[in-house]
Amino acid sequence: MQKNRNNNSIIEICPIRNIVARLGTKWALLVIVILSEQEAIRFSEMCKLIPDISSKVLSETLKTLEADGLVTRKVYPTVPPKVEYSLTDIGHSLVPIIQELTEWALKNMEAIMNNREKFEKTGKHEDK
Amino acid sequence: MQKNRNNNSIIEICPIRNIVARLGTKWALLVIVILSEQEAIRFSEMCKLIPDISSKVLSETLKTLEADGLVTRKVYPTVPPKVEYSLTDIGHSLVPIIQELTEWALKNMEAIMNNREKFEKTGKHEDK
DNA sequence: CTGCATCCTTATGGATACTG
DNA sequence: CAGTATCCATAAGGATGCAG
Repeated sequence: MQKNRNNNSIIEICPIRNIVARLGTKWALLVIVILSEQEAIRFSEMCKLIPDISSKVLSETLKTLEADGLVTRKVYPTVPPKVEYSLTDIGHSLVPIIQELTEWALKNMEAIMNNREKFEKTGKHEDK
Repeated sequence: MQKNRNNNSIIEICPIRNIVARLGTKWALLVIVILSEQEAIRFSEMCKLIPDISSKVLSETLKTLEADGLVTRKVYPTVPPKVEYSLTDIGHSLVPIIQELTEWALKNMEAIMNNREKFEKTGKHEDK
């Protein structure tokens, strides 16, 4: 955290940074995309769809998205418990932008990868 | 980094994640936006425009963007040295998407902030 | 089934000082 | 001027176990 520069910092008043900081976490966008593809999905289903994620990290991701109001969490007080997640309207409104970003990524990925390789080869970037 | 799961992981084959991982760093998008607003800009100018960033982090950010081919670095072999940074075509092509993301953020920021506050207060999700 | 409690490793960012 | 070199603090992510 910054110390006592709570108003002048360009980054603090920058809304985009605030948003991207959340969406830039490792799994957030993927979770949103998965949620956008179905009405609702259970926690365990999501775990299966993303094999590499631990339940701890998944629940953290979902909780953050829920806190931001992008995701809804619905609990069915059954035994065993059943919890369904779905996108809110705000969450849905983000999907097209993610799609554009995905298209951009797909379109430019090859060039980017080539560039990275070339860049690293020239020794400009350190490798340890 | 992952260990030896270089093919099965959904996240590894996900191009979007790869991209967002870079753009999601603290200053990357801001740097791109600043670069998009001028033809070229010197390192020291950039430092002044982002008072909170250290030169180390700025140069790291720029180096990563350069490695990806989003930013060009042009060195003038003068004394003292002069280095100018500017966006490449690929870099420019990303700007509209960033703008959309910014608009989305501005539009939904209030709702998001309200939700966060409410969420933190209740400790859990809100009551309807 | 859901997901928190722990503990741990690593990546990111920052402060400061110092060169070509 | 344009960075690097260190050293350090913190946060993100992951592994495992257990509880409601």
